[in-house]
Amino acid sequence: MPEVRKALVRGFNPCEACTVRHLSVCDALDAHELDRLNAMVTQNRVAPHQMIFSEGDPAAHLFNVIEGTIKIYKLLADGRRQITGFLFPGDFLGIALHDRYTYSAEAVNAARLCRFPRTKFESLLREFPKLENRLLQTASNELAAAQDQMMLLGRKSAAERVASFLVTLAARARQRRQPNRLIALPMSRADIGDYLGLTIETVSRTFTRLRTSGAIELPDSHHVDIVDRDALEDLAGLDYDEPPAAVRAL
Amino acid sequence: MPEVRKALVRGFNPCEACTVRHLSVCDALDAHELDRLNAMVTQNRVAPHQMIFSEGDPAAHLFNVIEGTIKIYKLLADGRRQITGFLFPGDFLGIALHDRYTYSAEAVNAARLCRFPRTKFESLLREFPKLENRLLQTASNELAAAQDQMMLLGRKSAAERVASFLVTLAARARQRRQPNRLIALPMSRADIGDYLGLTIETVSRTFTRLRTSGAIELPDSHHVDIVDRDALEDLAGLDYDEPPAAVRAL
DNA sequence: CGGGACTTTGAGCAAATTCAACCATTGTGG
DNA sequence: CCACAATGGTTGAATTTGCTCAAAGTCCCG
Repeated sequence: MPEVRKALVRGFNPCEACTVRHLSVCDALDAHELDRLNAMVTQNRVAPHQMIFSEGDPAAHLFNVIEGTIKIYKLLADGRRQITGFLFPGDFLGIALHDRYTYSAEAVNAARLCRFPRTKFESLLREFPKLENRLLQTASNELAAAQDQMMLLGRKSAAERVASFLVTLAARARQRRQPNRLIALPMSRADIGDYLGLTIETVSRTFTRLRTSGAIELPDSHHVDIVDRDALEDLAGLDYDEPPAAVRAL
Repeated sequence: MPEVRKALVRGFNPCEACTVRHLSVCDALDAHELDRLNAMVTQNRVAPHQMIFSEGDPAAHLFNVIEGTIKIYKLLADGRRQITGFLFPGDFLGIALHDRYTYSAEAVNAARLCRFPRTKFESLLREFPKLENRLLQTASNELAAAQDQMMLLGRKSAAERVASFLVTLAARARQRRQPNRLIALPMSRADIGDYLGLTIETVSRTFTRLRTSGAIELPDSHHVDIVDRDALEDLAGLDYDEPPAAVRAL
């Protein structure tokens, strides 16, 4: 039983060497607790466009993104699609603790994932309240992000949506101490459209308009250079809660 | 110290008599644990349109809805509003565990709330993992609902949005074993519009069209009689995950 | 170098919004 | 108790934003 040995013999724990642990829920655990997590994890490589799971599948596993980009989405019967989120390294996939997945997950580009059996992970949650607390924290953040996205989808114009998208990606990059002027867009225009509630064509036109206005450069279709961050943030329609700089309306 | 006495002398606990406990997070606690909760709660009445808290306020309290309807929403600088949810008896308000509220909460009609100081509640969470687990469960459900709403806002037509709204309200009523044909709409057309990402006028026109088509009756502007539930559910654009009856496309 | 997928651009169209007027209900003060 | 103002809701006409349909351009990979 190699799994048992892994749990007993300390010092052989890939989780400890994990490059994105500081970004992930695993960070809530100490070295010994990580052993327990490590005993149930399998690493997983997925190719671009490969499905990770589909809406309606039995929710057998939870995941942590190690590398690459994942999209999660829901479909209507006639094929209309809403992407509800993009996941990046460190992000947790499958918080929804239901018996079946309520959305589909697919790799945008080549990605690596840690995979946890759901039942085992849930028993670990019961055992380590600080892990559960961390997960609640994560869920709480996602809920706030979901509300921002509802505002975007329900009330913002196409230009505001695209600007918000870019500003959010840039903020995420900054958070990870990555360059935040030249932003990578691993996803297609169709993906961006389905995330922002727009068509491919409108996304494309809006990018062009932002370029023409001087707010961004488009070195190629999968990179955006944010030339004028202030202009972009203005356009993004500052939410009441996060005033970007000094100014705050009202 | 009456608070201490309340915690020690059993039998004087309003939480135990709470009529909506079975619907709320409090249900995770047993009688003795309820005493602890009861020691930190204050009941609260709010008048129609009264603010409970505003986006950006220090998040001093968490709430449980006992009676009435609450709306939570976000604003843009120019006044555009997105209502991200309506809360009914038993619903928990303030899951977002941040230092400041990231949205505003306002009473739709006369309502009663239980109010918990946030820091005390959080220490109770640490003490009672099953309460924390229940909260995680709740957050998980809200996340799933938020994703449904993103689909609605990003990809559904006006008719589909209104139909979805009514179907969801009816499902909620059924869940609470209330009549699910005659649905009460305590909120205004403006509220419905800001929830569905539509204007007042479009909401009104869509109601009229649904009435003309025979799917609903409108005894008055705050009640909907669901005459043809199947038609409404068809229109709602069945999500992939919850097939309403037998049929499931593809 | 060629083919397919993705992206951009253009023209016309449709759904929902905006602007405006009217109607209904309610509550208030004369 | 009634008149009337105020609020909220409905309906209509014109406008606008983003969508659909169509075609051309670009990039990547074999």
